[in-house]
Amino acid sequence: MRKFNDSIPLKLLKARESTMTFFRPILQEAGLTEQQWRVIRALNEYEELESKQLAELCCILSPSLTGIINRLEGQGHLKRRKSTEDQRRVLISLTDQAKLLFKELSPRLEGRYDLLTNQISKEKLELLNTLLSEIINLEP
Amino acid sequence: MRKFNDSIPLKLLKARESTMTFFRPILQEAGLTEQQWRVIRALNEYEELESKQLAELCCILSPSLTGIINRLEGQGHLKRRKSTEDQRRVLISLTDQAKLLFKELSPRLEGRYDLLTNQISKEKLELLNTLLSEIINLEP
DNA sequence: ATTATGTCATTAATATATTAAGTATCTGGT
DNA sequence: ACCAGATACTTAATATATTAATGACATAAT
Repeated sequence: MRKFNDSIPLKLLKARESTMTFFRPILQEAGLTEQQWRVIRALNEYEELESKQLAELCCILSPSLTGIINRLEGQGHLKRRKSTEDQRRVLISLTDQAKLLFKELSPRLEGRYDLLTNQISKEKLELLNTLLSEIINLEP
Repeated sequence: MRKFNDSIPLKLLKARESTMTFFRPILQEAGLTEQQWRVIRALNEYEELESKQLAELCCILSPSLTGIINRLEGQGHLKRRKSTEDQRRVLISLTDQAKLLFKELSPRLEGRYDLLTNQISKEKLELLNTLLSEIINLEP
């Protein structure tokens, strides 16, 4: 029978953990969790997003995101406003403070990403990227 | 600059989430969390393990594992005993009840695994497996 | 034997994950 | 205008993740 360590979900978990060791120290030094950084990173690219879109992009479920947004808002990193057309929707964007933080951290993290890329080779990483995209599109 | 969605750690997370949709319903029906199943699955293969070994195999940090073990023990799925040589170590093994549960769930989960394998193809999955192994061995 | 140091498991504190339930708002059909 | 159903977000309850600190035991060197 298939062995414990041959499980793809487990290997995806371990691989992710392995890659995060490249970035975790920088985020930790900045006082940010992985999830908080994903949110900041997404908002930096999309300017303003609804909570639901943010959840989808960051792969964070809505209930978790509510807390993350609360804490980031409390730290002055982002601001909420209600959509004028649809009062149910919450629109979220970065403060200037968070944009500045992003500019500071981003190059250092990109440096680590380059290190990661070089250690496994650009070709293999692109191949991995392609395979992961296919996995992501699967449905039972 | 590299886009948000091109992040390998994020794609590994999304890919794992995608694969878990194949198995989650079965585990949920059985009243087990993903982590609890990882622990049961590892113990089924290795008979008896120290807490530390279990943590390493299942990719679960010790403090989390303590709680998981407590709950599984409370449900009668596993038993603890202290090592006689080294009183610090805790040895953990499955109860007969858990072994039975494993026998019931295992074939159904393997069926889902086959479905997953066929959807992406055996070749691609093996290639992915190889790439993930390389990632797992990386260190900054 | 004693001390210093290290290791293993657990506890503590906070953040996030997960499922279910709740609230407010919107939308379509009547 | 009204109402049933859908949607967006939040709250609640429990489980797990993460880092730091603790307590019990082990080991090596003095």
